[in-house]
Amino acid sequence: MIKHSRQRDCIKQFLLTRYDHPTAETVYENVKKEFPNISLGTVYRNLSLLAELGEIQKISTGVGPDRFDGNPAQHYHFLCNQCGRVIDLKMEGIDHINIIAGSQFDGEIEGHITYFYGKCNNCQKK
Amino acid sequence: MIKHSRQRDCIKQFLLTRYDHPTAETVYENVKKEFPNISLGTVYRNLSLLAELGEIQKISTGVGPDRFDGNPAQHYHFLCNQCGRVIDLKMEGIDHINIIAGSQFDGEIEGHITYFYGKCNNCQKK
DNA sequence: TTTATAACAGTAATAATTATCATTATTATA
DNA sequence: TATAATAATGATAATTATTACTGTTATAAA
Repeated sequence: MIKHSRQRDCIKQFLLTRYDHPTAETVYENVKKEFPNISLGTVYRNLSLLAELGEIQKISTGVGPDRFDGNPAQHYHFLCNQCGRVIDLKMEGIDHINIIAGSQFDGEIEGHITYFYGKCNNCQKK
Repeated sequence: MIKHSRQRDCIKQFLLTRYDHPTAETVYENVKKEFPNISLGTVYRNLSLLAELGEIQKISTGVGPDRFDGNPAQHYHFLCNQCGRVIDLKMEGIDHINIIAGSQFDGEIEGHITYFYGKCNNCQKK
């Protein structure tokens, strides 16, 4: 049975104000403003729980620590190789790739994880 | 300037015999048979170097440690949510998703990382 | 209210990986 | 072929990111 927690509310609320996909550490720094005694473990625990519940998304790029997205709806991300920024992409769905992948595969394909990489607008200018 | 090393040869050679995408730890255990004194750091260093040189691939799924693939050619992987196995997929390329992603994006999309997940043949049976 | 327990803060432990450094192996050069 | 320069090594320490433990507190049910 899952009990309500003010810390968890605050973590989720914070994520809804951010579009830069903060790390657990960043969430911790910010939630501290409202809960000065909150511990990093609590942040990790709640981020994992919220992700499990499907209320937020965990993004593991393999570069640096995991990042979190307050928007639980399926969408894609772009990772800038230069500045490391993670940016939401506005694009049509590509679930058809599951069919392509499944056509010569014996198991069951339930979904895919995809992120795009390259140089973001900002880094391109420089 | 890059110097030849027998340890690096052995690591690369080992990866060419395996199709299960071993972890650095597994590479270490096996290369030890030929180089009993090799250290885990040497394995990590060479795996990173080989991946940079494009001779092997590093696979970061976000679940457990990184895995390595002796086949440097672009192809896709399936991750079984049940047993954790990483399996090579035989499928046509899907580079067209880069175009889809780029159509409403300002930066430059150089590529994508994609892996599929679900249940493998073996786990489905059980 | 009282009670049961999920969640907490604080802290220790773990897992995976990277860095440091004195020694050794490799390669270029005399 | 001997010597010199330095990349790579083995051993180990350090770091990063995350999870686990534990006694206390907050939440919600009885």
